[in-house]
Amino acid sequence: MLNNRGYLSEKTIKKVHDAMESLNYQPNAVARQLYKKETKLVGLIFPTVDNPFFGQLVAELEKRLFDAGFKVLIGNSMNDPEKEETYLKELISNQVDGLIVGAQNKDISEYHTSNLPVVAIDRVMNEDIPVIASDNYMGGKLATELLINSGAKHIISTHGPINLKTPANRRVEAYADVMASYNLVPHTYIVDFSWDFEKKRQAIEAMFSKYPEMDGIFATNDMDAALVWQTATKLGYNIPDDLKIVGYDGSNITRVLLPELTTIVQPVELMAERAVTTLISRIKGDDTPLEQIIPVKVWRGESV
Amino acid sequence: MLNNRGYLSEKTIKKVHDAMESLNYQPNAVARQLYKKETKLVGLIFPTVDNPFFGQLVAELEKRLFDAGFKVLIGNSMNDPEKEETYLKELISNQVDGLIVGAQNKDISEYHTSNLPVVAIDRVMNEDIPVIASDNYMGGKLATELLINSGAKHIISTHGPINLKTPANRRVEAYADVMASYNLVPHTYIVDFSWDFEKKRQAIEAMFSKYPEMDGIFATNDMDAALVWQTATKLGYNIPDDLKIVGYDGSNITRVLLPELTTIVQPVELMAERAVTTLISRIKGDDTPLEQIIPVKVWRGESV
DNA sequence: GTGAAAGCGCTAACAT
DNA sequence: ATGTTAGCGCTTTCAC
Repeated sequence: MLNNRGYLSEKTIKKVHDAMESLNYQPNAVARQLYKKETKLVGLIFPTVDNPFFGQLVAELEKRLFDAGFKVLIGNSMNDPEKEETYLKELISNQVDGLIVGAQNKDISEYHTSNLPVVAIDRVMNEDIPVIASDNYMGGKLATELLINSGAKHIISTHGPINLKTPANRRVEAYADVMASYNLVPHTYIVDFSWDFEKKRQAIEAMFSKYPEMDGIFATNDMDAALVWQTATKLGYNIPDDLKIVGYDGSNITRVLLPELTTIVQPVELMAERAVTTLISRIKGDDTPLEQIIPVKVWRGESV
Repeated sequence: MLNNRGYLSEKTIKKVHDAMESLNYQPNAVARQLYKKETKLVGLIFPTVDNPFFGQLVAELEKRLFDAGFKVLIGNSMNDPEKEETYLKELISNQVDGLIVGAQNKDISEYHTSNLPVVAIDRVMNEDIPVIASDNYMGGKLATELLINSGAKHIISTHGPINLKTPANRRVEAYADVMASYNLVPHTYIVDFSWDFEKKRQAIEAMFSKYPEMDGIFATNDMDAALVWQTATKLGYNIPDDLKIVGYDGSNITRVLLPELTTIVQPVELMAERAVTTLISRIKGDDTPLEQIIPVKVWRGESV
């Protein structure tokens, strides 16, 4: 009818608008999408939104995408490669204009074969997919130095599965480098992100028996750090006197619920901002940097 | 070509499948949606996913919707009625098959006028929209009794804006009833969900000066309870000796990051499950109960 | 300046 | 049993 061409009497305009309201008309976005081959939809694939870090990240992404006129289709991969693949296929099938991925799974070929604009957060995908990450190496370095400078000598670093290609591995590299430079022996211990809390607790208890002389822990995320803290307290350790703990992530929720935890803060807002602008550039067809490293900060609690 | 009709030689089938793979073919869901007038999309409108309770709730909803064959379009309303309205319109325009709403805003007419299947969580919308809620009255009762039985007399109950029609108001009702039955004077204090942490902190500090004799607090959510705890500690209170605190929500994250907080646990999984099955019934056109109240549990920490 | 028609990719009904 | 066509609701192009 009228939407685009600019003539028409006011009376007609009003009439049509009234009709639109009374008939409760909403333009059918699906039909427009089909014709335009543009959905203004962005897919988000992350492990789960039930986590302080990913929850905040997704919230920040969603906010910025909304402001840029995109709606968000969400897929929680739950660390399940199959679910991730299903999501990916369905999102592609849904003709999303782009994808922001932070899931922690192994390689999935669809990311490579489809020529959909994709941005990865804290995950290496392939050569032409841009990655946004916090300065993991610096974070690992700061954390380890924090522990060493406050007197810890037997420091363990927890981390996810090593076969996963993620920039987060650089945290452990930095830890090992710093330990070596102080002539200390590095020890790493696996606490898989996908385990449930019970399994994590067991693994952490096992860590305490395996390393009885342990006096410092660099946990690769704050939830793990909290579990370590609780286990330590239960075993009679005093924090930070007997055991010093540094976490990683420093999301909003952690800083309110457990401000006592010293942790490395990932600049979530900035990462989200960069991810969105990078994705939009890609959608437009512009070139973007392939790697963007965002500086971290230290949150000083009382656990170190 | 072939997808539906069941004859064809195996060779042809293989050939087509190969072609599909080599051409990287994915059926266009948008076209199918246009024809079928069914998108297999469900919209979720919640304040924000950057919150332990809503994060977990959205994750649980998403999981169950995925299993039922639906994808999820998410909208974080951020307690902004305008944003909620925009989302609602866009989701309707996107032809979602249904909506699950837990946003905390005032009435929005579109919910009534469109005849889209809608389910509300912890929010009263209108007469024919089914509501899923935890047993807020029982939760308020349990919380208040917990505080009274451990010796508190001057108990304050924090809550959101009163003009909001939400079943959560029943927590305060129960609090008032229990207080009255013990001949204690009820006091309520507003801590708006939409305030940022800084503003909340200020409000809570003001509460401490307003009620110097306060020895018990029933906070309407765990984040607020944590802020109360911190403020109390800063002011020299000893928890639970000088001040007893009970929260509300008891989500996964809170129970890991702050297990010491005694709180009323909302059965998030069950609520999500009910919301999804109810929505699917509505989509099918079946009748559903208009109100489903799910029992709460007590998480015993050390704050009471 | 305004009306008519084609086509986005799919599915279902209709011919062959 | 297989090929053909109409149409979902929109936008754009092309006539008038």
